[in-house]
Amino acid sequence: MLDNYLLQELVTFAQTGTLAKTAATLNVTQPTVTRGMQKLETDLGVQLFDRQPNRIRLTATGKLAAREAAKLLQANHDTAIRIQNFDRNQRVLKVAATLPGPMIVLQSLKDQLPANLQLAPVASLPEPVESLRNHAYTLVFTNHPLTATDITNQLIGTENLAIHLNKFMYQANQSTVTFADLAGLSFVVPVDIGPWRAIIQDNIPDAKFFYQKEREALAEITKFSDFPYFATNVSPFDPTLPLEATVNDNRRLLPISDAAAHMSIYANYLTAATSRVTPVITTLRASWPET
Amino acid sequence: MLDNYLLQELVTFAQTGTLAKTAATLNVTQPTVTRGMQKLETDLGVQLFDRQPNRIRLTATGKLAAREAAKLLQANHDTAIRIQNFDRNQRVLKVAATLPGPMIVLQSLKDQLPANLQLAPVASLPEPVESLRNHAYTLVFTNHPLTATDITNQLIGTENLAIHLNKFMYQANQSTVTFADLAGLSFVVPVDIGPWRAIIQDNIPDAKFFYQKEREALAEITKFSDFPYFATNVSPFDPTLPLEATVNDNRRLLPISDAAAHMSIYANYLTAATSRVTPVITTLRASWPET
DNA sequence: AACAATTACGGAATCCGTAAAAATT
DNA sequence: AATTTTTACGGATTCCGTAATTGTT
Repeated sequence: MLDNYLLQELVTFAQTGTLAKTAATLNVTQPTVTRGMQKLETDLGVQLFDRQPNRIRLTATGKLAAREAAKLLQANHDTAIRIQNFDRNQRVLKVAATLPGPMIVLQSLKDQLPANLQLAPVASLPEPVESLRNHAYTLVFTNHPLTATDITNQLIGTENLAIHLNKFMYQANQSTVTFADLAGLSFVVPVDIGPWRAIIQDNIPDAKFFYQKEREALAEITKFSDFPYFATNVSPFDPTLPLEATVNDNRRLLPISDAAAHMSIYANYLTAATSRVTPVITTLRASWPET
Repeated sequence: MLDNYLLQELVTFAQTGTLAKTAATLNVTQPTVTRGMQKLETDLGVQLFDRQPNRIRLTATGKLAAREAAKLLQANHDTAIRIQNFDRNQRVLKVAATLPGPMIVLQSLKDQLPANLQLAPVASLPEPVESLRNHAYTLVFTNHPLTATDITNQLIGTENLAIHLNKFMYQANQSTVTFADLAGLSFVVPVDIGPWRAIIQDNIPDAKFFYQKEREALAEITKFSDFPYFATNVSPFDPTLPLEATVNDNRRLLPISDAAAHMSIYANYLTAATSRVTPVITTLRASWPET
């Protein structure tokens, strides 16, 4: 077995180039590193270094060993994190999504859901499959089902894009609009909207988008300007109110009719976690606003 | 970092179920295992065991941890082997194949090839891609190119199947035969012929095959019987002799005309090893018998 | 002279085995 | 009574740091 602390020294040596710098980086003394690399060579039964009185370099085998060692250390670290995540998720059920819609609905249903539910604040999850396998999250919502043999998907419902337009704009004079109708306009948009970002950028010709990180600042901007802004059937969402009640300014809310403005929302989870996520999915589907 | 010897104890415990058997399996004493598992728990900051005075069991987290630990240990071991293989293959160039043909040709060219060349005796290599990545072999011959981004393929030539038939059989009365002509016959065949085995089994109707492990015993059987037996343009192969010179019995050698009786032979190697394998491939192609 | 690697020696930390205790089947 | 786990204590191994040596730039 290759000891981890020796692998760590080898990886650091490959980065720094000298035993002295390796020792300084790892907060040990040079003799420790000298002995360590000698031991690693005897453990492997392989020459990892070309030695000259004042210089030491990796052989071809040594360079390979350093790359492989880095992988092993990474795997070891990832495993520790994975075990700790799994243990935590035995007690709390962490939920994330690649787009904000499902999280907003869940937030509004908080009191109907298990108390150990934890909603991730981030909307755009970079590696949804890995975050399930690492047990970083137990339940992940996406707009496309995650395809893997160890993952189960369930369709939750659809999210439909709409636009708040100043009621005196000529485009507002209809019951629905298309992306083409919005050509050339400028919009204020939250940054973390996941795949919606690409959709509006790719489908609205010659548009300008002002991305705003703070949701409150965005509300301010829309309140004191005439910029159009987007909404969906779930955002903002309060199941006790009709959708129009959220329109409190001099804008009209118009659904967007293009096919690209409608998204299917899927729940994804490790098949092994089925029994734990089912109640959450059931209540979410029961309250999903199909408008 | 998770120490390997603790992971080993955890894996063994998951297999044996008690600390006592774990200790016996690993040739240590029980207190060692007790302390080890306690240390692993504190290192991870996670409860791996449910403890009762006389019984100790894995928690759900513990079971996961044991599975993950087994993977880490396997990866560690594989890495050590890989490094040792790489180091060895800096000096010798090991060659293997999934079928015997190319190895036979290489054997006959031995004196024209680098002295550090080592030919594997086995004809059917179970995991050719992995054996390249593990540096178990530097050069692998197959009848289909191995497709991977880190692997390069080169077409060497074709291997064509033929059959030695008793000259008084009615099928021998033609210049070539088809698989259908051989229907119902019985054949003596070496066991390690790789993909040829499936080809003759799938293409010759109602045939019987007697598989023989020892090549010498097979030669004896064919010598003192009238069983038909297979050959190819490379097997047996001596570049200084015409193919007919190998026919020393009362049989005729007939090529098989079916498309399935012709195989393309490919050389596969890690792209990083190109310069090392090129001379071997060059000489092999130069002497490949295109009959 | 300064730097890099190695060796020698003593101390510190860790790990292990023996012995004993506690509790269950 | 036999097993299993845990704790306590002492020994042994391993690992590390300081100091000194060698050789190069």
